[in-house]
Amino acid sequence: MDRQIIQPRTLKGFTDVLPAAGQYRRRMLRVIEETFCSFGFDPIQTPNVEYAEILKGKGGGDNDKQMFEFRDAGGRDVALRFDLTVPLARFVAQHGSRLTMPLRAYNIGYVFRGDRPQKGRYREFLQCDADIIGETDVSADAEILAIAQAALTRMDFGRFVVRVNNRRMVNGLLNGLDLGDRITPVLRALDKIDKIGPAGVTAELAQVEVDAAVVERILAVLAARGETNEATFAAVADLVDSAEAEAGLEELRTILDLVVAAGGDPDVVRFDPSIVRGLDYYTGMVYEIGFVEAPEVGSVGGGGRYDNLTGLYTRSRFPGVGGTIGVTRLMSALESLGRIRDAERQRPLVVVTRGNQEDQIADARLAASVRETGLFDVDLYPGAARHAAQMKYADGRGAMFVLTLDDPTTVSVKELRSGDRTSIAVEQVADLLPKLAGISRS
RNA sequence: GUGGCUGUAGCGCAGCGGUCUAGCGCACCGGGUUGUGGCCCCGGGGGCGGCGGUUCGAAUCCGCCCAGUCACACCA
Repeated sequence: MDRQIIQPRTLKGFTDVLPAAGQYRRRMLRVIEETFCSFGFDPIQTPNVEYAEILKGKGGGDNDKQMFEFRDAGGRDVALRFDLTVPLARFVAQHGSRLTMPLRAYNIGYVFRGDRPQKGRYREFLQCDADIIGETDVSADAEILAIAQAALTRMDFGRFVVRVNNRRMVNGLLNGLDLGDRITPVLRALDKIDKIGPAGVTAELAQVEVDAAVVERILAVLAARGETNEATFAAVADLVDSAEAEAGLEELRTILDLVVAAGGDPDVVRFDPSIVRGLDYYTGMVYEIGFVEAPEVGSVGGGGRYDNLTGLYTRSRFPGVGGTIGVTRLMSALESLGRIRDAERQRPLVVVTRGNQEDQIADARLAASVRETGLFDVDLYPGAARHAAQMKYADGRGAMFVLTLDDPTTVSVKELRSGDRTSIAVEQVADLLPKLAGISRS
């Protein structure tokens, strides 16, 4: 009788969410959605799977190699989305006439990349995008930064830094340096400054044969990062001489002023000239969110302005700006900080144990009456295990109270932390529990 | 895609050529004790990633495969 056991396992880069972590994820999503809505964004959704040609769009890029692509049963060439921005471009091009412009929409969903997984990197991860489409004015850029900061602050997980730059500034700078087709490797080197240091950047640039004088110039801009945004602006302004770069710098200054006006903290939203970002569709402002306490998991969000993205799908022009918060990344950050231990609940948990099997109806009524307060999560013990086992269960779940009916009209309330126990009439439970818990219904 | 490291119970580990009928902690199951749980006591199930090779003898050495993991490239 040796039954074949199928080994339980998940695909490389795909992962389960256990109950304790699930509570944290729920809190993140709740805060994010509330924040997005409070900025006047509406929820939208696009499918996980699209025609491959939609997602590959411009073709050839690095993204194509990372895409999960296959044929469906009807022989269509399809793929799983690798971000939420490209599908949004398709969405806007397809429904443009029915949308009120400028469109403010947020989209929460899983994206897929056939990357090699490592710390904080998965092949399936949850992103929360917010975008403003149909507006070129930089006040939209500022809204996106403000919304990101607001969401992360409200989550209250620790310190974040939103590092902002402007591609126009960078392009203006590099165009004046006669780099030709070496711009891309130069951008990459720039982006790595914090990881490999100035010497590392110099070494990389030497590999693509950039003049020493030019390297020095680039490093000077990077080194210009000051203690305050003003200091950074002043330092970069001294080094920049092209009209485009100056315009980009001015634009960025306006954006950051607006963010501060909207309640943003200039110590959190920082001008950082090393931020360039890899995705090639960005045309203006770009930013990246770092979680200060867990830098090793990488950035927990990012975004920027993309003014040409819908051009692939329509002749109408829909400039856009948007960004994402990476929930999966945040989860690994909390995990690596050892913060995800017991399920942290929004509301205290109450376990109603099954006192005696004859009274299941009374147990159910009791549970319902406590749920109605809206102040507790109530777990009615299913089944009729030994009472000791039920207590152990309640303890393991981190319950605050255990309720056990002594008889149909009397219930004993036990506070697990202190061990105190009292017997009261069932009608009084809904009033007593909030008092014991120190919470009020308001 | 490139490179390093690792694969022993559900999880975390010890064992590194014979003393291993492979052990420890946690978890799980049964029971005892107990103030309706946390502690303690007794008992129980379950494992050397796979295939070859070296050897009198392999969890232990070698090779290949598979898997995991970390780093790079890129990125949330």
